[in-house]
Amino acid sequence: MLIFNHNFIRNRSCMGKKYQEYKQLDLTAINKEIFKYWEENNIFNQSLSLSKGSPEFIFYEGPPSANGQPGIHHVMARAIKDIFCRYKSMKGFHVARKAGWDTHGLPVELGVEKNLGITKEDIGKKISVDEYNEACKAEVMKYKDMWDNLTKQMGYWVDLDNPYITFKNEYIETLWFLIGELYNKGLLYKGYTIQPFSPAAGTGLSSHELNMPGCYRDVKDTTMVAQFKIKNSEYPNAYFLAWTTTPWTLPSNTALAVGTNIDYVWVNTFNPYSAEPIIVLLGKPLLGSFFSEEAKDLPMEYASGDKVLPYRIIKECKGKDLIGIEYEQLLPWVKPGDGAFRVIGGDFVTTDDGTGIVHIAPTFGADDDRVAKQNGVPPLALIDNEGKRQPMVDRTGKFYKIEDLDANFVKENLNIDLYSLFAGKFVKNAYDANLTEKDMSLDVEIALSLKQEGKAFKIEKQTHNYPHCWRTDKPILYYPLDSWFIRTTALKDRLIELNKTINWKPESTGTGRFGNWLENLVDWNLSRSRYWGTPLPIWRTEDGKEEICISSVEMLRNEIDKSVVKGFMNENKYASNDYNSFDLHRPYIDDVVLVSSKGEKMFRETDLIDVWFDSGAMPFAQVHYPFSCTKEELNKSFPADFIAEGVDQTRGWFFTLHAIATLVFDSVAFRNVVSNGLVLDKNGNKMSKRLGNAINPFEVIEKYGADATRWYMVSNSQPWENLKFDIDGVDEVRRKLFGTLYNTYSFFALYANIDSFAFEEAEVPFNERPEIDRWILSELNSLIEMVDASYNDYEPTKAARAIGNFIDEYLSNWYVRLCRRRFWKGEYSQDKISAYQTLYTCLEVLSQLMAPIAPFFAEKLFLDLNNISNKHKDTNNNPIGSVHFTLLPKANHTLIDKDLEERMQLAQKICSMVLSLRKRNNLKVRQPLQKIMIPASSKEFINQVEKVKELILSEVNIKEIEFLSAQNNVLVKKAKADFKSLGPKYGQKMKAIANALNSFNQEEIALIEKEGKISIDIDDNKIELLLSDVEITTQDIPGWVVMNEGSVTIALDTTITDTLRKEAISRELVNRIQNIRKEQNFDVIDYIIVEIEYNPLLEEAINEYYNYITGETLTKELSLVRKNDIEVYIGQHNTKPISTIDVIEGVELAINIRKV
RNA sequence: AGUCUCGUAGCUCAGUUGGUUAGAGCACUACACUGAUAAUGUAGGGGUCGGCGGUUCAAGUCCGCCCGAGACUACCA
Repeated sequence: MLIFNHNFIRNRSCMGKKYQEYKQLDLTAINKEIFKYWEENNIFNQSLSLSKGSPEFIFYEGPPSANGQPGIHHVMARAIKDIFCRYKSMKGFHVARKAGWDTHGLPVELGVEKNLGITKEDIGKKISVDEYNEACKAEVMKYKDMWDNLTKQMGYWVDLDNPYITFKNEYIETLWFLIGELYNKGLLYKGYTIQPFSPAAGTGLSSHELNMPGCYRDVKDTTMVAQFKIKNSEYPNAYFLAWTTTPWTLPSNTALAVGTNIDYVWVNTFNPYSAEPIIVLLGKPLLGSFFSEEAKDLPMEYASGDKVLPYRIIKECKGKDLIGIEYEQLLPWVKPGDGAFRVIGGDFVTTDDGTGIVHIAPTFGADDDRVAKQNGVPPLALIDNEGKRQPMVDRTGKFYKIEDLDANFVKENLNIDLYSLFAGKFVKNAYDANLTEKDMSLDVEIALSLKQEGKAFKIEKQTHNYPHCWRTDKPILYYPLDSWFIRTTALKDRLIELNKTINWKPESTGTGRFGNWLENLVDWNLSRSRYWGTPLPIWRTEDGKEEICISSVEMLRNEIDKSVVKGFMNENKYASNDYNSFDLHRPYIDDVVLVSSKGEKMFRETDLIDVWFDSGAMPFAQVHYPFSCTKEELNKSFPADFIAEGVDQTRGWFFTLHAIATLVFDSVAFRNVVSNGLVLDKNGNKMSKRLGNAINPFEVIEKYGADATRWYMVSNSQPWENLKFDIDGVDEVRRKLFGTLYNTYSFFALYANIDSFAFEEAEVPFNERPEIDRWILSELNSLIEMVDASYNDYEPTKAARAIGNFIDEYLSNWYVRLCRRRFWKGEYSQDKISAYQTLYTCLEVLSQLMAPIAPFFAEKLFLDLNNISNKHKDTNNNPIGSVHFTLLPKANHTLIDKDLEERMQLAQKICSMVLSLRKRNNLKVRQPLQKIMIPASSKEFINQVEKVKELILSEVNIKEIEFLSAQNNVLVKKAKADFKSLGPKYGQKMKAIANALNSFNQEEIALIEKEGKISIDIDDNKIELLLSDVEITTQDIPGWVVMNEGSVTIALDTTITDTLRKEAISRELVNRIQNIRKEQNFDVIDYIIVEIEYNPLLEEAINEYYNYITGETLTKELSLVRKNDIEVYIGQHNTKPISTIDVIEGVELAINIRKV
């Protein structure tokens, strides 16, 4: 019996540390282990201190509000931020990352009110403002711990220990400084805007409050079409028709708006109520809503009460022809001043409903106000007895009483006879405690009054959608309210100019959404009538003639001192330098009364500042500029290199950052910005608690780990596109990406430990490494280049996909698959070392490339490798503590060989085609075959294939490749037009040429191949085609099994000779023995003894391939015996052999395998 | 209503300056492979590229209109 001596166990002396091996992949466990490691070793802080002194990469954290729970979309947003900060850190930058909390604003107030069971009215009554504010401070940090947990668990590195907090006095002081700067530049002013206002609640409402569910309701109101008499018309009795759903605004009308491109008609007809003959003007498309078609031919006779209104169109014109025409005031109660009562153009005018002519009351409509201001039309204003300009309706929702108005104004501008009939009446019955919905409304009264005068063309009840106050359930009014504005429009051009220097991802957000927003910029309304926020630091005398803008605590202190001296205040509560000793919030700040230069009292304007100003000011306020930080110091953290936030922040944080930086510092606030999209559920619906489709981020991270979650989010779609979050996708990432990489590492660790490979040997020179090593290293370096460029371009999705593709397609399914034997066969030779080094390098580089996206797994992989090899050392020569301390490897261009990459792709393609042919012809890969033939169109092609020939042959178990020259006349070829080269040349004749080429016979193809050109007839024209205009492919090789793919054709020799058959049997045998080894849980290095039941065919195979079989299976003794003997053996020993195998078709043979 | 984004296989997504068999993964079915094995390969089915019109020799790709989803802004007389 032959004893095969196998040299598997190496006697290498270095049996030191081992690469860690794992039973299975557990991402959550890795997550937790690395998290603990980071915490215990202060890895984040270390990474910051290690990079100290390096160039700064400036990042701003957009502050979240911790009064709501974090959702899965926050994981998305924070992953984006983290990825680029980690990346830049690995590019050698120092990346400070200060967390922040947005603490002011309405949601906080609402949360507090809900918790305490109070409403705004109760503030100052049931609860002191003081207590209320304390409750706000607590409320706003309600979920801070949860946020901190999520931040840490998902691996977002940000300094949570020293966050900026917007309610701190220092923070507010910087805001005051900025407001002061704006004030001094003349960019702050007081004006009014039309805002939703609830007379019942006596307060303005935000659009947020208006969008709360149930606020918009269908209500039935009296609507009317009023007639506005045209002045100086060629027709005596001509009127504009304008529709309104709020007749109570008609006394405040000061203009009519038309659409410049809308067609209008002048119509001869009658007033339906008075039967007076009139001419009316309205939009042509709306003619049908007032007149029936047949009425245009009826005699021009009409009596009040008749059903059909006869009419004649007398002329048509465009809206722009009407602009400037004056009309008589409809209800001449109040004189508005010059410029009123004429037609203006309005871009919002439609012909969807109404008359195509819009009644404009600038005091009660936002559009109205805007268009009136643009056209110099005055609003209809009253002067109250305090001398202030007011709309006709007071804050309780009623027309002003005459006694509440300025006496002079009444005398000069008010028609007392007309107005007194309506003075003091509420514009909606809901506001008047004495009225019900059944009572006649003011709308009806006005409509009837106009009807009497013959100025109503149509009065009817109509149902329409109208907003209601969510607190009182009563209708809201649009109402002019005092506001402070920042004159952003003054620097509009500069804002646009600076925006062009910002790199937006995606670009369209910057040019489109944000760019358009800037083009249509309006002044920034800063005022909010609330309690919990940054107070507006402006004090005014009661007459508004003197004012002061406080821009620092010190300035406040000094002004209070003056006031104390004057006796307006008893003490200075802001006297101390200790910022913890006072509070700049309401109500304390409201107690401050200052003294004007003329010695009068000045009171604070009660408004708060828009919370967006808080967050937009964070570049300055987070460093308490200029009080704790000089301009030079500020410049180290301003402007930001990078910010990222949801696309919904375009007009929020992105704008306010940009606006404040531009207005105050004439600078951008950020150079690069990624605006990420929404996270939707897997069906594309918005996630909400209400729908119950919200995904709990903690559960996802607990189950799949942060890495898989992050990787899924980043690789699935571009950050700025909406993500349809499907939990199965996370699992797929776990299996496909991390599972594959884990397998690859496990494979490496298994054999590296056996061989004690610790990367101690010098690197095998690149040109001494085999083709396959040079190939994967070439691909690896291409990958480095690609990934680096993608990260640098803020394209994390491209980076993630490229890495994933490399791991799966190149490393696992080609490199490792083809190289397996090199790791477990043979001596510890240069080839083997080369294999180890190559695979090690791939794994290590991958850990670095993926570190920004999958920080935990990458850390684990890196440490597992580096702790053995110590390739990356710290200053004490110990293994470096983290992959996040390393610099991203640079692509080595000398290692990139595009020819090599190309021919390996060719090899993969050929293998895939051969396997496909085998499959189709039912030929197992274990059955060796003699030959494949490949038609070769060029020398280059042959050269390329020759270099990867061995790989192909062993992979598909074939003995040889034969190239067929193009001239070979066995080949059946096919010609096809090259559209790209022929198209531009022949244009319209393309189709005919393509058809002609398709029907080329073998002779014609041979001719063009030989001559390099051919003439054909197309539509009686001779056309000369060049070989380069034609694609020629091999279609068939008669007598062979053939496959085509693109330009490559493969033919397979399917003959199975006796020798091939025997070899197949030996391979089958090896396969069975290996399976049994595994089933019996033998170690990979155990030697065995094999006994198999005798069979003549098997004997032949074994005789011929004895060395091969025993070598592959670590068999010391292989013998064929009588079946009996095996059974006898089994009886004697208590081992558990596998009883039968079927290496030859239809024959089952007994077998016994045991360890030596 | 305006601005912007998106619409490609059952699902998630690629698709170069327009160039002729529209790709990949998942899922499904069948078969294979098995010292990486809860992995992998091969094959198959599955597409009016949202719709209509236009430009062009040629459109998933460019233009216009429409439909659908979403975001933001504004809000309708």
